[in-house]
Amino acid sequence: MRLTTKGRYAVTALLDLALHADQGPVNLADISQRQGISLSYLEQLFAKLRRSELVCSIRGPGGGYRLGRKPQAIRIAQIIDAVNESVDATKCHGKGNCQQGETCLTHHLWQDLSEQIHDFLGSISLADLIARSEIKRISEQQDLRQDVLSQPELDGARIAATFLQ
Amino acid sequence: MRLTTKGRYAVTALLDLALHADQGPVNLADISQRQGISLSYLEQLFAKLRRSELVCSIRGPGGGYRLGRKPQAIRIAQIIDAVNESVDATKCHGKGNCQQGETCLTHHLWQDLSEQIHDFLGSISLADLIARSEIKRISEQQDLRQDVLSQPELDGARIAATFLQ
DNA sequence: CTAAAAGTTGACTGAAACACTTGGGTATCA
DNA sequence: TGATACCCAAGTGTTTCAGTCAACTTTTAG
Repeated sequence: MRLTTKGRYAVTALLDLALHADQGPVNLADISQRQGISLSYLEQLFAKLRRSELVCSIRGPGGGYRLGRKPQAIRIAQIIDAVNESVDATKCHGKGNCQQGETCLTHHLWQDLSEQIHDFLGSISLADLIARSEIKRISEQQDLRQDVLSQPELDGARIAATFLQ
Repeated sequence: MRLTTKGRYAVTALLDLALHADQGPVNLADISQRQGISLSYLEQLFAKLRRSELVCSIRGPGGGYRLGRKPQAIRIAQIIDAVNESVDATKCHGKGNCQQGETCLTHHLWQDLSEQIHDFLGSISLADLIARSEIKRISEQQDLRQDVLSQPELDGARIAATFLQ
């Protein structure tokens, strides 16, 4: 079992998507900026999320991604599964042939642990996260920060354009 | 967070040690054979377990390892900690500075998950595992298998000795 | 006293995964 | 038609895992 930046990024990105769903399709560049995740890496993750039908894509200008289902129907466990981060803690993927075809001494322990984690992450939906007050607060701050940061960039572009004329 | 063969091996080896504690110090060669774990790798793991005082060592012939404390006092979480497999699921190790000094969107989620896992593994002791009927059964089978396997090896050694005379 | 059994330590290695980057596409809309 | 977005494949540096190899030291049995 492993739970690394990969799975965390996927959940964070989908949560960002869900939080900005009211403004039409959300593009990856915005998510990248708000959440501090590499754009190209996001593209790879969203390819997997799309294959699992957790998101759908709209191409062209003004395009982006939309949630594939209602936030209540997207469980954290599904997101992590989608990017190939297994929540399984056993060596044998639950088959019980861990030690040369036999069940290893600690098989049942890891099986119980896997079940524990899966139940926990399976019990939480994107909608649950959106409803949390800390998450609302953090998201609002991120939006403010993004507005501030995008301002100088526009200025910089204008200055550059003036310069090049 | 990651939970791989490393942590599983450590728990399996300590459980094997606990199950054979009545026969005096247990040497790594036996554990290696019974549990199918590379001897040299076990040595590395036990160096860490010794540093965490989960085991103590007896050197010289007839030596081996003994549990550092009572089986009831050794929690699975401690074993996994000892071999440097963190049970922490957050990026920031619980500090909340995941995103450029700010708390990331999903920090609280991972913190809750970490707590969940830690509570689970911290609630189980080696003594609890020993008491499980499946584990008793598997261990007895492993002992039988070891006796059978060690027989031909002795024969082989005798044949070789005869040959070399 | 010495040989062998056992633990101790450190360096090294191949393979895999992670977290990207680069560089090209292609669909869509203004 | 060109800008905007998604789409895709290949490559890269780093880290960790899982394990090997080799050279120790300590201790006990004989």
